[in-house]
Amino acid sequence: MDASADLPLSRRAMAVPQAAAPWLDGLNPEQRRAVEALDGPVLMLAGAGTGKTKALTARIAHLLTTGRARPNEILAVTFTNKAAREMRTRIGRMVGEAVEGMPWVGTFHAVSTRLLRRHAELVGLKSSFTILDSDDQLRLLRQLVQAAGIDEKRWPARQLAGVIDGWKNRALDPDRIPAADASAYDGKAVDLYAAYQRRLLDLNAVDFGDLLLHCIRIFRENADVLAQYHRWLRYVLVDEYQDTNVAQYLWLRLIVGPSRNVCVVGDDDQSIYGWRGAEVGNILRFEQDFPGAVVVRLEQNYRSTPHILAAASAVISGNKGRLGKTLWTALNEGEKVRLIGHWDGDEEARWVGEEVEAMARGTRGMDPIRPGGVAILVRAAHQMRAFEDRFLTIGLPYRVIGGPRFYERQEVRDAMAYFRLVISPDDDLAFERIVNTPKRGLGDKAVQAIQVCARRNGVGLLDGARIAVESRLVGGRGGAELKVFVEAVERWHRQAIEEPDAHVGLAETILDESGYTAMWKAERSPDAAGRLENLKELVKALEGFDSLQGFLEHVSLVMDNATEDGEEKVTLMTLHAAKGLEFPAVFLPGWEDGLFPSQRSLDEVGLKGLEEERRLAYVGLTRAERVATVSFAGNRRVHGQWQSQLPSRFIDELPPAHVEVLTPPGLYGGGYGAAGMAMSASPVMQAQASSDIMDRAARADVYASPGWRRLQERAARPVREPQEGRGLTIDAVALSSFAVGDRVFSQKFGYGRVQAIEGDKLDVLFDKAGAKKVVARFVVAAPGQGEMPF
DNA sequence: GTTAGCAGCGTTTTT
DNA sequence: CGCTGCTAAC
Repeated sequence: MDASADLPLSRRAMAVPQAAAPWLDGLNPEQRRAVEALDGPVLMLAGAGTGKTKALTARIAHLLTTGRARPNEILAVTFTNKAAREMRTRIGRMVGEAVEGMPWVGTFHAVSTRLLRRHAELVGLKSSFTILDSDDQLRLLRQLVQAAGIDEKRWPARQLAGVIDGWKNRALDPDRIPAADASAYDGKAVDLYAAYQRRLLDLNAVDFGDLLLHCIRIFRENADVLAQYHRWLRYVLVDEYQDTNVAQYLWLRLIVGPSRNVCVVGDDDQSIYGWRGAEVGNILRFEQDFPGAVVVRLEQNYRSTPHILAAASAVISGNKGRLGKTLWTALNEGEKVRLIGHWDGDEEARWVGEEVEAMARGTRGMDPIRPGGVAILVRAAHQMRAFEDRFLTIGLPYRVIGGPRFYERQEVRDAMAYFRLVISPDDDLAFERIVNTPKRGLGDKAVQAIQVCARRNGVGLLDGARIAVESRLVGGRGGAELKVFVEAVERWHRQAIEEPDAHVGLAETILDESGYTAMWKAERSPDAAGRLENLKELVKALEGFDSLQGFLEHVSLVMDNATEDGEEKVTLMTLHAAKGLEFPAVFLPGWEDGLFPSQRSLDEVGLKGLEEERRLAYVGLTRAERVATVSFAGNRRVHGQWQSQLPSRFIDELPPAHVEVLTPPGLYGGGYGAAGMAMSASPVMQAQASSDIMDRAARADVYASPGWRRLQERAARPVREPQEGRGLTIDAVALSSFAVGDRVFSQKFGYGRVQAIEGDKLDVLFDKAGAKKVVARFVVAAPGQGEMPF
């Protein structure tokens, strides 16, 4: 990559339109302050829907247009590709083509990649390093775990991946792991982490976390490099600052130069990524980190009606330790937040489907809302299935955001592995993925032989394979096919070098000659056709790039589906994916304790988890412009088992004055709590009920049942903080003291409650696995909520 | 070495 | 319930 392409060598004037100041039009006084405070640190606390992105982009336009900075002197980082794209588009709208010259607008990871490509050799990498996604990462870790002779059943590699990611989020190198963490993964995590890092270096590869960590190291160890960027990147902006983790924070502290021209934007109430290491503390601490910072609060909400805003504010006020904002709006009253309970998840989906259609017609005196203006926001991805099923049956067009992503599909990843291997023949991970795809008669033994061969000769697997064939270490049918494969890859590789422009044709050749397309054609499973479609689409996507290499680079970071069509579709996505978006109508299904707030979150991080869940509720509600509809079901199928559900405690936090209960009033009286209570019933009753209406006798049964009493107790119990450790790691301290009734977690059986104690053995009733006797040291205290009812 | 059939498992959220 | 990973037979 050529430095002169995007960094200034001389200070010539930039071609930026010199209009009066249209980018300042329509800003309110606070926004304007945030835009015009150009020098020194700025903290923009922007509540939901207060025009944060508008202010941020206006600020960039202001910097450019006043000549304070040129396009390539502004560093603007976001978290998601979506946000980065959005920012680019909006800057483009204000300053036109100048946005093309802004290389430093992107996600933390994308910007880091750019930096790292340039200075790779400073951390022992080649600038052509590959970026592993979580899938690759897991495969690699699995190999290491196996090599270490660890029983993967008891210690899943996935867990190790989680531990390592956690450390990377906190910017901890293998030699810096605090003693308290040393017991993780049976005490072997630290060594495996070190081994993993060595292996990555060998492979000339990095994972997502490394992108940041390597940059941090480069900055720390190379003052000259850092100084250079301080000179170049004159203004720094960070979006969604409340989501930064420790590594990102350090990265930022380093890259912001002595001029301290840094503007961070965020909302502590929308911090929903604690589980992946985000530290709300970063935003709470900003004024201490950058003394003298200008603090701007954006509190006027332009998005939602007063009822929606009031409901959201009431819910979020249950959290402690907020910076505190008072959102207000000049909009007219509008609809109250609507609340409805359903018998089960299927009925909830059915009702939502009908409601979407009704809204399109214009129901209850409301102006019509087209399906394209409707979003269904769920807590967990698996909730989406019920809606998809329903929408398919009634023929309601929908789209899923953040579902299984295009570039994560097996066939696409396989094809990509072929391309990777052709471009970089020493990409061992790619080689391993596809040597035997399609089947070439090469099993574990053959692959092992190749590996031995490669290691002995100090070469990559592809070369190792050639040697193995020549020396007949791999013979028979597999050997013959391997020979063909190796020769083909080498041929394609030459072709890629000789005719770099013919990359689209080459891609087709690779997929055809390797037999990969044929493999799917021969398969007659229902989704084979779709996979072939995807392959075609992949090849088509290639046309947008001028080389295979460029394409691979793009794909490794931008892993989302950008296919947008103009059709009117209902949007289905998780609450996490919805942050930053807005819709005229929003449905919030599944507000049931255990699902939302998620039981796991409560078990693992206690009150902190509950507060994060509450912020999620706040994010959900504040996505709505005109109508927000909260719903819950009394019964839900979890792992194929029917479970009774208690309405979410967040429902009780909705202020009655701003809520309209839609459930037929004959069903129950009183507040929402009662609403949900009547809906919660045993699976037996579920079979009895033929309609929405339950008779009194049935309800009496519900209230009398032991399950119901347990539910009430559970709801009444306060959330406790988890004890030692994070509840997931086996922690010596937590071993000793169990009491009957304690909530515990076991690697093997999940969560449960202690029934009896005999010496070092516990009788535990597990939520899912049932009653088991377990040795105390295999179990760890996991205080939190009670068991599932009934 | 491959494939089919079975058991057991697990589901939060993502760059 | 749907998936993955393992085992037993081809």
